[in-house]
Amino acid sequence: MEAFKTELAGTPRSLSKQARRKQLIEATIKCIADKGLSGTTMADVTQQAGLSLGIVNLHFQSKEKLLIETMRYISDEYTNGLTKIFNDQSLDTEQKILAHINFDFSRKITDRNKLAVWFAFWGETKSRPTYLSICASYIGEIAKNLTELFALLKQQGDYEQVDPELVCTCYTALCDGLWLDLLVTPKGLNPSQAQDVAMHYLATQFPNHFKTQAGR
Amino acid sequence: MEAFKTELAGTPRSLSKQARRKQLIEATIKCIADKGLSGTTMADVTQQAGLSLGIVNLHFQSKEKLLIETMRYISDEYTNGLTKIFNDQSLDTEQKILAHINFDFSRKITDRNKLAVWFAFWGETKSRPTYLSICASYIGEIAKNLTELFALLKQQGDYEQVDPELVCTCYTALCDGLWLDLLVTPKGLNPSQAQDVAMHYLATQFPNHFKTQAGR
DNA sequence: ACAGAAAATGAATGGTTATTCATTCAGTTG
DNA sequence: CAACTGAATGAATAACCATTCATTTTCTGT
Repeated sequence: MEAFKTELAGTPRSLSKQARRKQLIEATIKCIADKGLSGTTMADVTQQAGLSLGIVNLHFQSKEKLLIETMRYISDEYTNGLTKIFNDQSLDTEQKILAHINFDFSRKITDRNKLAVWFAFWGETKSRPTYLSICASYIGEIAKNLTELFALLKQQGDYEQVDPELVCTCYTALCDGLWLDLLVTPKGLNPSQAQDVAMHYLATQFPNHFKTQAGR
Repeated sequence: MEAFKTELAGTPRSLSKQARRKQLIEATIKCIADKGLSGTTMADVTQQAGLSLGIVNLHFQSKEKLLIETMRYISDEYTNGLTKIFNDQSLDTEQKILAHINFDFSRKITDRNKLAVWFAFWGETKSRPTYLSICASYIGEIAKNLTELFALLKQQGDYEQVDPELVCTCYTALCDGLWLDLLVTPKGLNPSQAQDVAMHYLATQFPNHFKTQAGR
């Protein structure tokens, strides 16, 4: 930590400030998962972080802003991961789709604490324009990239009947629905099985590229 | 209303009481959609219903119980509709599946106010065992029925390669994910298009029974 | 029409929680 | 080391909100 300071010109303590914000956001995620969005208080968050009560307003001005930053943190983590995949020159079309499905059902992303946060915010989307606009900003971008990948695979694989846009909508909705399964029925599917289900759908569209897992 | 009273033995005002409870629950749905679960207060609900502040505690004892009854109301409406379809002797297997998909994307069910409530509660599932148990009670039952329908269609249609359980999981997750789409990106899909997407998946599994809509 | 019962009201209460800010603490600089 | 700067603390404050209950209104049976 000390070592980095000199690397940042001008703002000597800015890194530490970022780290503190991250610490508070991660405490917020834990609290939302444990107590729900409506049950999460400033006292809960600061206690979870092992810090004092006033610290949130010092770093985020208000609870509302902390929550917005928490949602942004989660959706940034997700979109940054996907962007890296979409832009990776070393991967071909098929590999990118495989990387997507691996990422979507990876431990880091399907952590139930984070899933709880996703759904908590989605549930409030209709009443909070700010949440909605955060969603809107990533949804369109991801859909564009996925649709393009499916269109490329259609060409390469000679899949006449495939409608890339439809497949993107269906696949995306399926992945979201599987996330819900992981959150609500943890005793049911595990992430790896959920991934198999998503793969099963891809196999229906691109049978020469993807195969349904034999063992289920 | 008056006419029904004599039909109910013993409890002269029970119908009126039921009606008031329903009125309050529907006001709660509107409030959750408008202000979010965390932003909904007793004052909001009673004002929305056009009644006085104390009325909720008179009929539901507490806010917590009102919320639980609201979730039960929504999930009962859903499961009762599906049960009627599953038990309808006049429908064959294919017709039951068609009836399911029609119901799942009907106006009554995809009302954005109600979708907002579904997701609001799902988002709190991890922290509230009561919500989770309400979910668990309907999820298993529906899955059982759907899986059976898919198994029947597999037999009847000679679909060797179909795994009914897998198809049920996939189809259910897809429908949930499409609901999310309808809630979060209302400018994107409309319910009828969402239904077409779900139908597209069924067509991949049972091509002799279901066809993807030509027009998209 | 009247008495009694049930339903509804909303001002008052008490508990909870976000926010403030005077004070303390830790790190940096000359 | 002393003066300075900004981060952190947490007691105090103020706003909010669920719940209570004495009172009023509405309905029912006679």
